[in-house]
Amino acid sequence: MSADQQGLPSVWTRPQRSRRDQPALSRDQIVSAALELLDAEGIDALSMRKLGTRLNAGATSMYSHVANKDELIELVVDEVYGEIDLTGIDSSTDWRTAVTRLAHGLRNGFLRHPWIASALGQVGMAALGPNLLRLSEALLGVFEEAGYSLQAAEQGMNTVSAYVIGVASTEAATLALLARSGQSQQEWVERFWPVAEQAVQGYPRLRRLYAAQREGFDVDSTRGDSFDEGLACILDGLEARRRLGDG
Amino acid sequence: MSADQQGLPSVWTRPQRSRRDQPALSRDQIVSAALELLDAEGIDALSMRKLGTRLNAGATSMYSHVANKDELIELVVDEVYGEIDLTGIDSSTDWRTAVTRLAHGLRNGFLRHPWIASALGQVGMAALGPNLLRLSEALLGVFEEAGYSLQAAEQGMNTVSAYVIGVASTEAATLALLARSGQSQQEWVERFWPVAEQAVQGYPRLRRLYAAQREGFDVDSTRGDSFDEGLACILDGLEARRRLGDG
DNA sequence: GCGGCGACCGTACAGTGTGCGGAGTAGCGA
DNA sequence: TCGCTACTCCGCACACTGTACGGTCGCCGC
Repeated sequence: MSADQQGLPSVWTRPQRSRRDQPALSRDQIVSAALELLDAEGIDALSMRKLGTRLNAGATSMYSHVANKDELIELVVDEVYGEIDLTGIDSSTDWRTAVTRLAHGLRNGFLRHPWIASALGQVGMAALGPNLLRLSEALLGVFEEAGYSLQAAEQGMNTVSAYVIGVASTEAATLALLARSGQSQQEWVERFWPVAEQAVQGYPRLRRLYAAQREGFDVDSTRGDSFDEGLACILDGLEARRRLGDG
Repeated sequence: MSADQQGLPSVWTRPQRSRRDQPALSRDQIVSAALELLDAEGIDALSMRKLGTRLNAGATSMYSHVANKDELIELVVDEVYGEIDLTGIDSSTDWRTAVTRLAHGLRNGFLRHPWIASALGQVGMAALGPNLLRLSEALLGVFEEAGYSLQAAEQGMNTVSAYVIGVASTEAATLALLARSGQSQQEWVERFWPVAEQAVQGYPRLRRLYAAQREGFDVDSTRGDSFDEGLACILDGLEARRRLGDG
């Protein structure tokens, strides 16, 4: 008596479908599926099992294409750097507008993918992803063509990118927190503000600051202005230094 | 026949020790134990169970003092902010040296506790910890007493802290990566550099940069100089803006 | 044809955060 | 002095994690 007559899976009843009727897994597919999952549900929801089912694959099937979960995250982070538009950044554009445009690109990338704030800490900036390299090269180029020495260009790049990463990862972390809480921005602000006002008692300057911010309340625009203001301030400092180097 | 005669735990054989022979758990104890654990073994090693055993407590005993693991991390992060020395920051000190000193304090705190790079993303800056508030108030104060308006002071605080957080969390992430790998800094550099050199082919400016850095190699001092240079650049920009506001 | 290689997957293991209910104790009002 | 309540602490359980391991199977070079 054969096994399939007992309803058990056997060589005969088994589907026998080829490995080829599903398109084979590829690194790019894995990375972009992970990116979708991260955007949709945040970093806590990224598990190898969930990623597997999303790809019609087993839980451990990704490990032939990717060494670790950490390595996967590195790849996805670099993918975000890859989204930044570098076209139209050449020697004809004024260096300040070029740097500003790159800075905005980086910041917008972070805001589009707020989970990146959590990912950055796990990965380190030492990741030599091709897209990050491309971005660095472009930024260096902008400074050099504006007349900065290579060392000064590096200094400028480091300063600007540190600033942008500081601002953007902070904003992204807040955004991610908000998304995790499941509340709308409106609800969150309404719940957050009284707490903040309470906490700020006993710190006179912070209290004045909060009081001043209650009126004249336009989150997005003022945030953007503040970012540009800080960036402009850095660029001013850099420009003064270049003139110093020239003289 | 009673249970203890069968070797089972019972009322009679049970140790019966009072809850008081171990000093009771407290929030501060938990936080400082977590800090020790994080410093010793990094963020991946921080689990509630390990923390419990370190405190001679059960796995879930901390939950009466702390809501979440996330909340615990918020508390520990604020503890790090609390380590920053604010003494000697008053109206008599020049604002630039005051800001610089605070910036160094923050950066050193991050470098002392490299796991913080991972923790920051999970927490968001919206954490209204008392120590962060104290630090913000102090920084605001420095700017205000230097003659900045409240809005300008906020702008200055945001710009400087974004820069410092960007630099320091990047450095800290690298440090944490290094610690996790278990290698010495020397080993790591030796293993990392050829890879970087390889990766940098095809990016002429980056290649020149790496070539230039191979000679004149003094990691710590140049890093510190670069940090101060960027900071000074920001302060220059801010100062120019203040003059503008005055005129 | 066939041997090896590499992609894919099922299973398993050690570990995670934390909800729940029970136990024991301190403090407090009567 | 006696309850009663509130609170701290803990053992257990549950769902879920990353990933090591070994097996199976299609494909490619010999």
